[in-house]
Amino acid sequence: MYTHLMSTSERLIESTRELLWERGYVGTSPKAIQQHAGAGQGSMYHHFTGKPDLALTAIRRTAQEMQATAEAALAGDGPAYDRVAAYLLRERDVLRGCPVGRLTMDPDVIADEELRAPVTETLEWLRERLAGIVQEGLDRGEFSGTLDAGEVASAIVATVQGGYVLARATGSPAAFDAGVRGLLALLAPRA
Amino acid sequence: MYTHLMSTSERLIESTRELLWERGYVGTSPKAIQQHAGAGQGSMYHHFTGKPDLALTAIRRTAQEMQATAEAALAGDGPAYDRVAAYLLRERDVLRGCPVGRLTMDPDVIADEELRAPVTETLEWLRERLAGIVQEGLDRGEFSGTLDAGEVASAIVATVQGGYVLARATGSPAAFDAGVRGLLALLAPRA
DNA sequence: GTCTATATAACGATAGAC
DNA sequence: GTCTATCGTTATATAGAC
Repeated sequence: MYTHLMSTSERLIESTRELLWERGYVGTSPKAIQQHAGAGQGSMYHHFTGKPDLALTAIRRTAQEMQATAEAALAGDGPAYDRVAAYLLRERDVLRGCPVGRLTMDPDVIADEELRAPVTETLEWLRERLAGIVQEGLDRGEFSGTLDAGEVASAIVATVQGGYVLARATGSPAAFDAGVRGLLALLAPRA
Repeated sequence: MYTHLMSTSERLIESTRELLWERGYVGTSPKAIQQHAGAGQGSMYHHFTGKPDLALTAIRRTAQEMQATAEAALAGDGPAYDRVAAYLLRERDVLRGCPVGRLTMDPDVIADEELRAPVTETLEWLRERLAGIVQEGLDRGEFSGTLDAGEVASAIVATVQGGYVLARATGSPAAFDAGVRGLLALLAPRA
């Protein structure tokens, strides 16, 4: 699946990231990872102590990447609504779901404190980042009504995570888009 | 796990429902189901052709139950906001997640048209049910601004589904509640 | 670092006795 | 209807040669 421009270790990590995204932790076997990476058993157990170790490395990298992607959309100094909209409307591989959020449905990930930590931290970071932006908007009087920045931020993150669920349920990204448009309409300053 | 007030077949179905909720389709083995139900291999394969057959029965029942639970909260003829709020604020086993929504992250469920159908239908039914209620509210002038009922309904369902993700990520129902309150605040008619 | 061989258990199912 | 036996495959490694 990967060219040999990547080291074996690197190919194992990237393969694990893809398989975790597609099939989750429980559904991803060491054998599948090795085949995807074009590596033998020996290689995998040389570079990593086992499946949990490799998964942890993969999950941490995916969490970092998600944070960076979100930050890229959220950065800037425009109106809060615009920054939130930029985040919500950014291009996504909707039908694949969120590579971090999907791990919350994986019992073995949730049960393992180490595997779960990057998931918790990433979603918490996102929620707080959005809360800060919404609070800025509130301070500037950009929104109507009395809103709690943390609660609105939670609703934003939840809409995205739930949008993936709806999209995968219907087999179409349209459901994700509809949810996002609904939330943005509610968030928009109204007459 | 179950008393013998239930038939073996019934115990197998209920056990499957619980395990699917907790561990998903990929993470639920026939053996685990049999042990949970206090039934032997023979019994399971006598009553069902295999894991997919049993899972289909379990998923259909769970989908029906979810629909009934949602309908109970949505029924009535009060203001649309109140009915939506009743649905959003109803008691939930938040940390367990949604027994239907979680199946969208199960690759084997999504890949199988039969297993996936109840999931699709339930979430679509819910979205449409909510859209009808929101539309009623719009028709009666209960909401401010120009809103699309279907989009708002999508945002509502997404907030719930995503709320479960946030709750499981943080290990606390608080994140779910925050998202719900955020959405309700946005939905509330404002000055 | 990578390979092959080997090991224990679980997975998902079938066969046939009772 | 339920039980035990058996089956071929996969999961998750470990051992040791190269």
